Amino acid sequence: MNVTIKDVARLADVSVATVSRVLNASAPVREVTRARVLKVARDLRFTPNGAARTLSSRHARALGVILPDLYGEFFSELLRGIDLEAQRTGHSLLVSSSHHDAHGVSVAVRSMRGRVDGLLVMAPELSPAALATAIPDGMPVVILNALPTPGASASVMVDNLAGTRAVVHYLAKLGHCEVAFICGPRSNADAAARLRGYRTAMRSAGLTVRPEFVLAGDFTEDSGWRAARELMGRKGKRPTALFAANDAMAVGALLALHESNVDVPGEISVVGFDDIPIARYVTPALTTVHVAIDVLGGRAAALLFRALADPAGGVGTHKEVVPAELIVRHSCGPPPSTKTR
Amino acid sequence: MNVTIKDVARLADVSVATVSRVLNASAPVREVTRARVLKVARDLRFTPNGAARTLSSRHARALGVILPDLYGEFFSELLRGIDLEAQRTGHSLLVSSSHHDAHGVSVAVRSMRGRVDGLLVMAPELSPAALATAIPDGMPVVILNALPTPGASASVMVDNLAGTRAVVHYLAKLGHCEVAFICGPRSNADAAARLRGYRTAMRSAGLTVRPEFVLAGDFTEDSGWRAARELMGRKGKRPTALFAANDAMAVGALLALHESNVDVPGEISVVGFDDIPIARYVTPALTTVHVAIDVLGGRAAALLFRALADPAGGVGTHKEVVPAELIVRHSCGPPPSTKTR
DNA sequence: CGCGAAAATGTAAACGTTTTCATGGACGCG
DNA sequence: CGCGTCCATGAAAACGTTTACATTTTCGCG
Repeated sequence: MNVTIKDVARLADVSVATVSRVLNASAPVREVTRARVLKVARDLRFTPNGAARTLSSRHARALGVILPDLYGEFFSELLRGIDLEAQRTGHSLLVSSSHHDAHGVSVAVRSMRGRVDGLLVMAPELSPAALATAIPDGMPVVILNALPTPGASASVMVDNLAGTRAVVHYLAKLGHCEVAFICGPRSNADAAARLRGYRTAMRSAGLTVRPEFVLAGDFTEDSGWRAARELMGRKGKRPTALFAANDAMAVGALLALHESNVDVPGEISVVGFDDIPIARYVTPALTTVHVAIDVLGGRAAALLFRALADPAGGVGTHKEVVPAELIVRHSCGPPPSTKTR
Repeated sequence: MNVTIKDVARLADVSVATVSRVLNASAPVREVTRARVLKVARDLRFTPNGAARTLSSRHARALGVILPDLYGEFFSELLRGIDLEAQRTGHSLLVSSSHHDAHGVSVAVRSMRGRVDGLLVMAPELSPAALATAIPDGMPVVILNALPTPGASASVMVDNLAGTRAVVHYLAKLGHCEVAFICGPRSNADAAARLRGYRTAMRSAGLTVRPEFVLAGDFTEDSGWRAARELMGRKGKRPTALFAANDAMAVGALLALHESNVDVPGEISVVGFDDIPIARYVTPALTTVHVAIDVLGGRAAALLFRALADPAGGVGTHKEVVPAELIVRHSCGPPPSTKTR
């Protein structure tokens, strides 16, 4: 059996209460006693049992993080941002991923009850209603990148509209009229918002959205590659610019274009979304929309801490939007002039 | 207050023991009782308290993961592999990162006591001795990518030697004599092994390693960029190939070379190590050493489960090596012939 | 119909902390 | 010197489960 607080108490010749007080500095203890307890604890290499502590004190100093996936730089950045913020206040992270459906999320959430103080949930494929049924009653929850959800204490999302608008207007200003778009997964909230933003911005820029220029994708490099590949294989008219709903797909598209000997940005301009670390290292460096993904995670964690500190504070869910800003690199240029062909 | 097992017991008119048995299927219960309990539990939206469960049953169904960092695709892949394996057996992950020194690791480990069943520790910058003092007595621990550590039940590491050897021999076969190397962080075990592997392989290929061709780096894209930049800025002799100790640095170097208008692989060949997902999407696609990082994580988790199932089984730490295999893409070619200059 | 075994259920003791409440002692003050 | 306060400490009750053990019920069989 492992060494417990009782062992420390016995050897230091005090009660367990005193040991607890010394270890948590929760009440004054005579200096001489304190020193004695500390010495015994160190000698015994005593480490308090987290479960017991949580059970008794009713807080876990841990945050639950529920993610749909863990693949790619987006999630690693997000997690990093959350972790950074959590660590500042001495919290750990209980991570659970690959939850795409309501049931999976529900199971994950249930497994965390009693182990975490609050929840950070990213479930872009779930409807607010479905999400609402999955989250437990008493626990503070912050929703990431999804529509405001009943029952959640806060939500934080990326300003997808502003980001897409910036991209389309930038392309329009360069002279592009035919801007193709690679969508994210159907049913993903971010993907939907970006598609909507694209359409709206196109219209407001006086450009027409051709249905054949709206391509399917699923946020993976491979789907971006396939979309670009298909576009290049077509007979008819080609777009002069290609806007991918995230960077991973833009990177895939870049590869496909390179393989097809299509010059970027000479023949076609490419834009992504997210600004993952690798974006600046592809050739040509990817023009994209910068989203501080780590900040997004950090803000979400901070909001959760606020909800934790002030239980039942601020009825109605607080909503926060993190900005999305165009970063111009080298993957865009003016459209090839028709004359010179 | 949240609903507890007692509430369920009272409403279903049974003892808490029966409720527990129904919920865990730990003992036979009459079907009619079972149904009644289940119904009440569902109606009340009862979720067992994890801390209490852990405390009482002495297992947490969770694994602790200690990482030095969370930046970049390496860690996200590793975590993904671990998570996948953990999920298969219904375990959660308690993640804690940014622990570079012994003290940090020690604190992280302590905070996990009583919350996890075992530990997965990656601390490539710590000496085995330092690591040994940080890990707790009774708990199974698997060490990732570090020298075998006393006290650990197992360790799994990448076959850095085989990987580096394959690269150097491949380059030698292409005709390269002047192969530069970008190191990883001093004090990182993987980095050290790769540097050693490079030196050994060079010698065994009959090539000489020039001190001025061994460049400092720290595994970040930026350090790779700087190293390549510096190399190109120099007066004297230039290497015909550049071997980076990881992909992130290789990617950075690629960018620097591109910016300096140095043709890859025409003028210089570039090789990386790790085969992170992005490696195939840079231009030119990066020739590198494939390490199934997710598999590495998965194997580590599997070893931990084995140690968990069979406590004190197999004295002496089990050691496993995951293979590293050369992947030829497009960033290498024969050295530029001196004549044509 | 009664007996005994087996199956179902209940009781209560862990599990290792924190925390409330009680207690004893030191000390300042009149 | 006596009284009240405050400080340090201890005893014991939570916290919400699981589980060992005890008890009751069921049921087959003679």
